[in-house]
Amino acid sequence: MEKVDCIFFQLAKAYQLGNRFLTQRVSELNLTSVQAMILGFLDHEDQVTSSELGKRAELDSATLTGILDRLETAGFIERKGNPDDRRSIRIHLTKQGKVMAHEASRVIIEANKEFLQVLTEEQKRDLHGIIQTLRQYTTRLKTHIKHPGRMPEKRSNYGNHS
Amino acid sequence: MEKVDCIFFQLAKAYQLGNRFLTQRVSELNLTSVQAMILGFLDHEDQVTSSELGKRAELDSATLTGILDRLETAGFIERKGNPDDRRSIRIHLTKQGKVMAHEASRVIIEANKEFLQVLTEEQKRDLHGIIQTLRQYTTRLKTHIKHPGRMPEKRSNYGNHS
DNA sequence: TCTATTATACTCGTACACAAGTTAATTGCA
DNA sequence: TGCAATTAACTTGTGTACGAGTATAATAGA
Repeated sequence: MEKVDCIFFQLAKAYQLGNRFLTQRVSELNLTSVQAMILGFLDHEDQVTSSELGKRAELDSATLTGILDRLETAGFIERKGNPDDRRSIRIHLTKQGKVMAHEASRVIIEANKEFLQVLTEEQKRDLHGIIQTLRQYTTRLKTHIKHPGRMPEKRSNYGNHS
Repeated sequence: MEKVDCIFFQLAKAYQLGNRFLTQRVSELNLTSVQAMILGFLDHEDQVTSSELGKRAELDSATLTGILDRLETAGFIERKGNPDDRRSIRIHLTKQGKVMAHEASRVIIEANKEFLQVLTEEQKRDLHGIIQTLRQYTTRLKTHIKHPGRMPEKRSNYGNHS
C-alpha cells in the first residue's frame, strides 16, 4: 500500500495542509484555526449553550471546554449561568469578542476562497459531494457520539463503594 | 459562511472521520492509527533513518520522535546508531515488530477498502486528483518543511557560548 | 585548517481530539 | 412523590501536530 493510495494518509495530509494554511491566515489575529472557527460560529449566532455550540461545531465537550477556556482568558467570550437550567451555561461574545469574531469570519472566508482557487468549479462541487457522502454513510460505522446502550455488562457491584 | 461551505471545516471533519475509523480498526492490534501507518511504512522498507522516515511519512521531527518512542517502548522497533554518520540513527523492526507491521499493513488495506466503499470508482479518482492538486499547489504557500535559507538574520553571536 | 553553516535527532511548550469518568441539575416514570 | 436515568459541563490522561530551540556531528568555504 503506497501512501498515495491510502485514504487515511491523504485525508490527514489534506487536513493538515488546510489547517496550516488557515492557521497562518488567522495568526495575524493571534488566533488558532479552531478558535477562529468557533468565533465564526458565534459571530453567526451568539448566546448559545456549550452543548449547542458543540453540536454545531461537531466538537467533543472536552475539546470545546479547552477552547472556550482560552477564548475566555483572551477576553473574547464570557460564560454566564442559565437560570432556566442551572447545569448549562450561555456563551456570549464580549465587546472585543464581537469585533474579533467578525474579523475571524472575514479572514476565514478570504482564506477559503484562496485555498480553493486551484480547483475548478467542478472539482469544488465534486469534493463537496464526496465529503458529504463519506460523512453521511461512514458516520454510522463508528461515530464519536456515545453509544447509549451496549456497555460491557456491569451488573451487581456497580457503584459498590464499601 | 456556513460550515458546509468551509473547506477547512469539511477537511477537518473528513479527516477526523477517517481517523476514528482507522483507529477503531487497528485498536484490535493495540495500535493508534498513526502508529499503524508508521509500522506500515517500515513494513515496506526497514532500516531507515529517522529523517528519511519523517520525509516519507511527512511528519515533523518532533512528532516522529514521540511516535518512535512509543513504538520502541512497545517493543516494535529499535533505534541503532549509525557509524557512518554519528548524528543519525537507524530504525529497524524487532521480531515482533515485523509481525505487527505486517498485520498493520493488512488492517490498513482492509480498512481503506471498507472506508471507500460508499464512493463510486469515479468519485475515488476525483478525490484522489483533487487532493493531489491541493497538495501540489498549496504546499508552496506555506509548507511545514523548514526553509533552508531565509532565516531571520542571525550573524555574529550564533553559537557564542561564553 | 578552521570556522561558519547545515543536518540529525532531540526536548519543551501549546493546542486539539477523544475516551473515560465526575458532579450537579433535570427529567421521566413507576 | 421518589428514585433512576439522563443531561450539561467539566476534569483527567494519552496521543498527535507543530513551532521553537538545543546539542552534536558533518561539511563547505575562506
